[in-house]
Amino acid sequence: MLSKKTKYGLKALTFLARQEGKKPVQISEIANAENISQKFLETILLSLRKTGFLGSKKGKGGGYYLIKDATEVKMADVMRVLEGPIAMVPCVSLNFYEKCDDCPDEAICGVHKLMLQVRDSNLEIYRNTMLSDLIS
Amino acid sequence: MLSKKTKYGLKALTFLARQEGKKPVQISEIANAENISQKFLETILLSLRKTGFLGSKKGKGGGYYLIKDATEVKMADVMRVLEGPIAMVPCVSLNFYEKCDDCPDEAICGVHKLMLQVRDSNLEIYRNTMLSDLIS
DNA sequence: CTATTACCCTATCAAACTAATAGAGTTTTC
DNA sequence: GAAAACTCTATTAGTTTGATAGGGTAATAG
Repeated sequence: MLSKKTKYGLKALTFLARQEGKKPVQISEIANAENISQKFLETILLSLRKTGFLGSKKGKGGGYYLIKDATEVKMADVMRVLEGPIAMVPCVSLNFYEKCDDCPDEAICGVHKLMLQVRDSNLEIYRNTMLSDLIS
Repeated sequence: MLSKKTKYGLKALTFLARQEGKKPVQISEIANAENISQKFLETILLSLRKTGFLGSKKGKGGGYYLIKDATEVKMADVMRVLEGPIAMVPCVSLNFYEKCDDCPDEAICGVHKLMLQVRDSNLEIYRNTMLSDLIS
């Protein structure tokens, strides 16, 4: 299940990607437009800023804006920040690999085998989809 | 993240699929072999029996066994029982569709667009992978 | 320069879910 | 008829999620 955090984060990013210029957009404007709790959105945008996707400007006329062009924002990177590892199981994760403590041999494990396929296909989607692809 | 329930359920199914005949296997044997809490496994096997994947035999020499041949057990069906909907978001679910209460128009929603792709590719995997494919 | 705007941070909290455990009950077979 | 093994209900600790509250800090316009 996709977390609300990820859902809201993606919605905010697409909202910003749809903006004309690079003018900062206020949190409240995004929250209203996308029906998101403003306070919750704050923490999400903050994490997107800290991870280099967004910039922010304080004071009157401030807000958040995309740092890179939407065509250069890979969904794989966004998903890792918002949702965490793309793999459904740590033993098939590229960036967060961890051995299962119960499983004696990954080569034999059926779960491993299946989840490896799932990871590969999802990764391909997330790597080939840019933020710009999400706006109609 | 894959739940332990699903993980254990898949492991139990592959364990049963590896058996020679159709002889019932005791819960305790599966639990020991796969390092699973026996009581927890009980509830999982029970749900797999109720959904038609497993049969059980009581009394001495009893246990669980696969009802169908492993080549006929589609992972899509197994996953739906163990993990729930395959879609990461209800608005792209085939069997559990639900409209997002916040989203005014799915055709415009970027999340919808992305998750549709993910669902399609995952569904293809789960539909084309049989239980027999998971045993090496 | 100062008031306003808007970001930034910490803490808290209820609800839901997960994983595991306990214990008793029931059916079947030898 | 007793043992073996499945079946069921209830409980619980722990974690995560989503949301809220409230104040603090920085920057900008006028």
